[in-house]
Amino acid sequence: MKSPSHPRDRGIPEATVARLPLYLRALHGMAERGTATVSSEDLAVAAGVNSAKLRKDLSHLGSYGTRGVGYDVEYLVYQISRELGLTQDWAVAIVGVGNLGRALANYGGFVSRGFRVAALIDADPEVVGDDIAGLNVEHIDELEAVIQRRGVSIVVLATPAAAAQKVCDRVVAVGVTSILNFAPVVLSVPESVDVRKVDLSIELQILAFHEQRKAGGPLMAVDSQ
Amino acid sequence: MKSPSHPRDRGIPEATVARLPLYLRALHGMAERGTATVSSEDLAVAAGVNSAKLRKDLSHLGSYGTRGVGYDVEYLVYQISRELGLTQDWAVAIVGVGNLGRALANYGGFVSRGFRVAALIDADPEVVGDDIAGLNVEHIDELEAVIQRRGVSIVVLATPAAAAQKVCDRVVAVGVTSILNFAPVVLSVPESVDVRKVDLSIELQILAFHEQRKAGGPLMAVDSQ
DNA sequence: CACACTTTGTGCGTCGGTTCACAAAGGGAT
DNA sequence: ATCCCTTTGTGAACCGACGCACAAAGTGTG
Repeated sequence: MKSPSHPRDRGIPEATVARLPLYLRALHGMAERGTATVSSEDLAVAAGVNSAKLRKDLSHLGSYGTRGVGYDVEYLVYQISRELGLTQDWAVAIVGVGNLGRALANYGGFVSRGFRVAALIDADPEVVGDDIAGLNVEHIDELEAVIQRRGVSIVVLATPAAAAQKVCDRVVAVGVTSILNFAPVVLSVPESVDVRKVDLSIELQILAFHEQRKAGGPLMAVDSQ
Repeated sequence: MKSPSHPRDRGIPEATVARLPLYLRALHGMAERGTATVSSEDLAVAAGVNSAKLRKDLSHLGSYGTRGVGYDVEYLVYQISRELGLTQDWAVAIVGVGNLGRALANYGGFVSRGFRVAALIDADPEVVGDDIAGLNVEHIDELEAVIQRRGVSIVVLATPAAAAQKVCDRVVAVGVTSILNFAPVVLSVPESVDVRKVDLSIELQILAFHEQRKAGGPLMAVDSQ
């Protein structure tokens, strides 16, 4: 029932999208090392996945490999970059310049891909006006103006939990539809808005769960010593 | 291989484990607000999930609800905490005290659950000896000694990418089996070791992908109508 | 040109997770 | 005690993702 004729189907599985950055990173490393061509097997190892999965993932973007040879590193980097939208440059605003916001502002990993930190915004008058990573911290009152003036399309929320929803509502109101949320709250947004959350304490709790099982699970019933 | 007889089956689905911290956070908020009892519907909304999913998740830990009434908040907090292993206290070491490591050391969210930052470790002599968040930064040479002396069981890697694998190997060698990795590399570890990774730039790339589709998709696509 | 070898792209069985929908179970009122 | 209302716990259908295994497609050699 679907249009099977389309060679480059836009319906890329979410799981695949989440892995493309991984492949991209591995490919960049190979390109730097001068590798011209790579097999799915080698790339899969470098990215830490199964080679069949990798081939299936890449097949979603098109037929960019050569049977008997492998993938052209340079070309694949370009194709994945294009698919992820990294050929354009994305203006990112970081709201909340506490410890985490500061760290993010200085984080090189953002810039290295197509991302540019275009604004730092905070509510604390103590911080507003400071220079961090070569950027002037602006006041939260200017939020809407700054976002529009700088063409910000992705907002990183690094505010305290209590402020996150309010800031979120405001950035959504000015038309931002992509948010990376570090605040430990469930944001409520219209369906058209994408929110990804990173919660450091959740990651630790998941580790703790498995660690506990390893320690007490297999044969040791009770650790009541 | 399975033990189907156990009433409290330890085989909790991974997806469920990942959501338990979410429920726990919501429940803590409710407990603070004095709510004694909560329905799956209300809790689901607070945690941002579907209520059927929530009930199924909770059913994996046992039958802790009362039909017609809901769940006792206090009791559920205890049960989930116990299941996640948060009733004990976990000593965490942060290796790599750059911008990110510093932010993590100061992050309140760790301590608020059962986690305690027990050590900060870095290789840079410029940083070693500094006091950060009330902790003395120790030299990487002391890595093994510190981990064992402080009973560290979870290590957070916030080193540069180039150093991550080497540090990882060393902490695994001293018996650490839970690692939270912020370095943008694929760590190779024995199967018995749990690694969770947080990659900020990957999150942004996923957002960019969807943002690009939103921008270019609906309007630019060939549409007959 | 034919044959051997390599590696991609994918059909298909399988599995884990999500959601629906409902029977079972409890509370409260009369 | 009986009836009605609420809410849990779960059977079962559905859906997406994973990975095996192989045909298809390319390279290279004699």
